[in-house]
Amino acid sequence: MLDIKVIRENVQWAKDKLASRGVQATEIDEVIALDEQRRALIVKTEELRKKRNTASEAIAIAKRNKKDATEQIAAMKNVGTQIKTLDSELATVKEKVNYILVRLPNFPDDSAPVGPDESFSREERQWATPREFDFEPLAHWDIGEKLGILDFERAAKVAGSRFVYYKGAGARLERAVYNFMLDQHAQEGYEEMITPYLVNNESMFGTGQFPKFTEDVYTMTNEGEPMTLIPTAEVPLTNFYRDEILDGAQLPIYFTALSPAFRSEAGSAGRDTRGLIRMHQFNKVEMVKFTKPEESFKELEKMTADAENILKALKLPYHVITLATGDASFTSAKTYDIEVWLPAQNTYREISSCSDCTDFQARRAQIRYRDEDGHVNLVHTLNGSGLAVGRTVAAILENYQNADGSVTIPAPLVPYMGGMTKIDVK
RNA sequence: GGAGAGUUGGCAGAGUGGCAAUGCAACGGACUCGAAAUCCGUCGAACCGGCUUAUACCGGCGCGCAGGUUCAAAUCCUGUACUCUCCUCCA
Repeated sequence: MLDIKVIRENVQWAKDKLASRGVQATEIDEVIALDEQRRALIVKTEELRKKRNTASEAIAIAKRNKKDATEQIAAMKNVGTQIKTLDSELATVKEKVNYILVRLPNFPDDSAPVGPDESFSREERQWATPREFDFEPLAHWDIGEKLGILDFERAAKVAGSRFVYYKGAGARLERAVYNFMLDQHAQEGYEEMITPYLVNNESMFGTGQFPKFTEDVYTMTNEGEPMTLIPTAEVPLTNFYRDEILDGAQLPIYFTALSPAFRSEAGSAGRDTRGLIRMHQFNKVEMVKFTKPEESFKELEKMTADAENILKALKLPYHVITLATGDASFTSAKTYDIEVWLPAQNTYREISSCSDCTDFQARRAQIRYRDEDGHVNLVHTLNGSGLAVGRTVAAILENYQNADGSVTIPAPLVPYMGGMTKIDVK
């Protein structure tokens, strides 16, 4: 959520910033007009409340002195109702302000390329050259099925499309990959967490998925209480400190967690229908940081590097791009996407997305810290995948495939595979 | 699932309708070479608004949350969340 004061005091700036994210200027005018109404009503009610407080005190004194206060009480009789009327008006206006405010995206950072879609994104760097194959590389779903380690058909029978069974060495590989990632991040100072996989609406609001993106997730009911299957561990990790004031000396705080991520993929029918790329349920190792405002962009660079280190260790070619203003997520001020090379698709595909959400989520979730002077400020929150596990497995299968159909296990994963160096055709 | 108790400041803790006690901690000062102890003083988070160069000043709000009753609610009424104890069940 944006700070209405910032919008109010920098109207044109706010309009320009948000225009690059597809927000109409009229929406800003509207929210400012409503905010003015809101403040005018606050002044009115507060004047009445002050009047009531003064009168109440006089009545209390009169009663204490056993004097008659009937007249004063009668005089105050309708003040209470006036306050109530104004209060309900105020509540309505507040709701209107909020309706717009909670649906406005974060201000993009100046360093993000301006543009409406991914064609405006900027490549920052490339790492490693894609391998030259002396045979036609197979897609990971074909490799997985030939090796008997991925079963999409039975998953479709049991659950539906966009689900998968990992079998045998495949399941072991998935587990090896996320254990390796968690161990790496633990060494980089992230505290490992296991989180709830179902969260309440307040949490979904706190990280910015709700109220705008309800159709992207699976929601169910527990005794009438709506619960959502997490679309990313960012939700439970960031909401960990919701409604809390942290000690500034503890910052920055780093968390990491493996979790399944559940996504309805509404509107993506026909895209990536095969393989592990786009699933309703997939594992992801997530990184989340809470930082002081002045440190968040520096921490974004570090977090992106932490994600890149996994790919470097696994020797998977990738490049890093900065998303264009119109392409970045709702909550993000700046996002780096890391895309891994998939030989069979002959292209880079997203495997991580690292975002600095500045104070946008912190304001929604009310996550603050007390600095050395005792002042309370909003923290900055960051999140990034480190990495999407299923897509990493897909990248390993494709980049490490051999002419005989086998797949070599990347060296750092061998200990996690119980010494296995290769997955052979059975 | 059943029964009971609780939720007030950074912490402890009083308060059954009329300005939210008190203690500890914290902060400022005195004493001291310095510190501790002692003494004096300040301090009710966070939030919102007004006036602002301002973190100054003024006001509102504020006793888990949301409603209600009342001239007036921490206090009375209704609903609700969470925590704890006991019983029951359970991986």
